[in-house]
Amino acid sequence: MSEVRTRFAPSPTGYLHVGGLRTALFKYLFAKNQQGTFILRIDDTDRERFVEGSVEHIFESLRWLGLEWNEGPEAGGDYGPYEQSQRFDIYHEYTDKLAATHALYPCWCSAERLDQLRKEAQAEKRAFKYDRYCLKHPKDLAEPHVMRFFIPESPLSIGWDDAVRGHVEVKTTDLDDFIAIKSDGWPTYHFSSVVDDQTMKITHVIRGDEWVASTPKHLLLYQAFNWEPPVYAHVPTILGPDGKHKLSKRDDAKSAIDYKNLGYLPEAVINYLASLGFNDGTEQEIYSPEQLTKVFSLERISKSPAVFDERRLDWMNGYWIRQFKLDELFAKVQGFWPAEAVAANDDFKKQVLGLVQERLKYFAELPDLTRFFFTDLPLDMKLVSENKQLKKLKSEELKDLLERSKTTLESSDFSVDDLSARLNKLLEETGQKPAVLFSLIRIATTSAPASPGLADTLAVLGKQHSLTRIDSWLAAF
RNA sequence: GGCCUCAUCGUCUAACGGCUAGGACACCAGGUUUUCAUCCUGGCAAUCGGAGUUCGAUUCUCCGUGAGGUCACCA
Repeated sequence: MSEVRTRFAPSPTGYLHVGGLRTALFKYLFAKNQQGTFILRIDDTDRERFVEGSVEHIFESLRWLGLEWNEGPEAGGDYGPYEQSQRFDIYHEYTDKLAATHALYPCWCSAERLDQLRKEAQAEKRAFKYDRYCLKHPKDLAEPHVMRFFIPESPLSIGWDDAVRGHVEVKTTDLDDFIAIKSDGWPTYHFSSVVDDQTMKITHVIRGDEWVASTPKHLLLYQAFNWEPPVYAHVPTILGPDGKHKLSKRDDAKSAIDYKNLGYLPEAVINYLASLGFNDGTEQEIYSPEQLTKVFSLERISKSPAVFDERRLDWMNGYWIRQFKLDELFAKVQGFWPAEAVAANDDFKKQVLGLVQERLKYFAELPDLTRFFFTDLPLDMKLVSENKQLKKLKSEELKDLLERSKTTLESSDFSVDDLSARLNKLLEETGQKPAVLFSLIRIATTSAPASPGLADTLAVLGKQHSLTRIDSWLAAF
């Protein structure tokens, strides 16, 4: 039996968007499900597109989500180096092998000539295929040249059993003599990934949909080397809100780090990402990362693309937030409190957090939800004049009600029980509906458009703050 | 355009060829002593179209339509 080995091989050309992240997640889940090895490799042969800091960004993203790699940069392993930029000699060893069998041949064609051929192909409404001019007209090897892969006449067609899409087959005559080695001596993706996957003993190549068209080329490469190809699994794309195009920056596709900074939980992000294109056939919606690794299988990845719906992510994140014990949650929200809370002590903040836990979709909402606990908000008469219950009452009536509320509260010890009891009594005495009386007191003590339950809020706010705020409103009427 | 692929509620998805096409998000209504939220109850809402195979098709076949991917010295 051979151990399952999957790899995530991003190129450091920018940030890691959610599509790439989900592909990484699937590779991770599959490896873990099979007690296999999850490998990180950095595909950095394209020096021109290299973006400073993106390697660190990749590390941070994977680690935040808990997708620790067993082999790769900073983790080590027996099949390194794990950066393609460090593997030049390895590629050349294999280039020489293939060149010796004429599976690779040099090509000196200029960009201009190739452009011309492409234009012709387009005009004749067919796919571009290199015409093998240099095969018949070789030049000096000292001249700058690329190495092309010679697509053989046989087999006539080549196919594979894709773990998610089933059997896929294409005619080799539709294939182009692709460039395997660039003129700068570095391999293209097709060549380097095949060599790396083979030498790193990758058993399952799980990757995005955009690679199915080049899989036949990779298969031919394996054949030329006389190597056994891995199992392929092509994962569908994640679409933007329009449901038509790949999720992109324009749809404010966020990176993992963006979600981290907004206060999303890695558990929820993983749960959501996995639900995009995978389910285990049951009606369960919530899965911990551990549960996911138990139930995951490539066969149950869906074939069709999924639209990224942030509202569902928000629901899931809120769900996960509600599952935590207060102390655990408190530790997680460090750094998200409003600026006004700097002086507040932990006990007080914990009480506040307890009141808003079930209202939080992500931690970045914390300041707006809790600011009034830490500072006096400006009086906004609109809160009263636009309240559908209170706007019916005259200013004097409101003032009178608030006076009586103040008197009631002054005699309370401000425990939740005592507050509830006194507030209920006041309801009877005034003959007011809770919708009127409680709204008034709530607005007068918080100056916020929304807040947690009245007695709870008052208890946490404390007697002194509550009463002075009522005084301010009294003066304003 | 060539090649490859895909197609169930607005969205994520379930359904050995066989129940009234199920669940979740969102939305709407009601309930839990105010608001927001949670929670509970109910509601709205889908098999792209056409043939064929079959006693029976969301499921299998073909055609059409729509959509996506790819056709780089980028991955």
